[in-house]
Amino acid sequence: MKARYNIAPTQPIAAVRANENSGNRELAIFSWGLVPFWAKEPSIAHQLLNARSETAAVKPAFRGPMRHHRCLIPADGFYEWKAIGGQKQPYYIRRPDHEPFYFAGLFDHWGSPDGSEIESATILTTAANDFMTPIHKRMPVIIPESQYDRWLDPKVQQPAKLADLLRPAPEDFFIRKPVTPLVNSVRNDMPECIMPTVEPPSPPNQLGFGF
DNA sequence: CCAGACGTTGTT
DNA sequence: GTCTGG
DNA sequence: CCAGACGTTGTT
DNA sequence: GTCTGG
Repeated sequence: MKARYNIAPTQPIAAVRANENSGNRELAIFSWGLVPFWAKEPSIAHQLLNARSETAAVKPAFRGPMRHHRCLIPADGFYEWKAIGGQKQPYYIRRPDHEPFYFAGLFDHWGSPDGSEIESATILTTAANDFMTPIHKRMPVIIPESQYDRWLDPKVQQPAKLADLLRPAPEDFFIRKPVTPLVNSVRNDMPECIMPTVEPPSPPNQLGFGF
């Protein structure tokens, strides 16, 4: 299996879920961007790349999956773009020790009238912690190892029993590195995408030009 | 009742 | 500006 | 998320 | 399928 450096929405992602019969953990491949079972068109996936953890339990697209279709999506890093003026600077965010971690995810199963099927997933987000705030106002929810079982447990269905997991990661969980804008194009899926570049200049802090 | 949406991020 | 595709 | 398209008629 | 808006 080839390593990926730039996974785009609608592309395949690996995940762990509880088998619906045995309850045992199993590997699944989902396309990124949720296609709810009731969707008329799979193109809705583009609007459902992320789910706000604060409201997922009551949103039509996420309510069912939040109760019955939770998963863990492994990664060893992700990108966020920092807006600097009109520009966007991409950052690669990973653990200091390069170890992988798991996003909190939701999945669903969609069947079209013509018989084709899509298994898809979305990533829950929460407020940025102090570490992430300079880059972005939101961040993905990370599930710690001690909580994998609870997050995947199909018997746990009440939102209140999961709310304590939907928190920003600890401040020292991640480090970040500015990276090349190569990552801006989904055509560029290569190791260079995660190679650190020089820190970009700080945005000007002088105000009052009166535009 | 039926029709239409069902979402997030970021920017102004 | 907004939508679609990857 | 960003990049790239954004359209029709007619022909293969 | 379920909720919201009219």
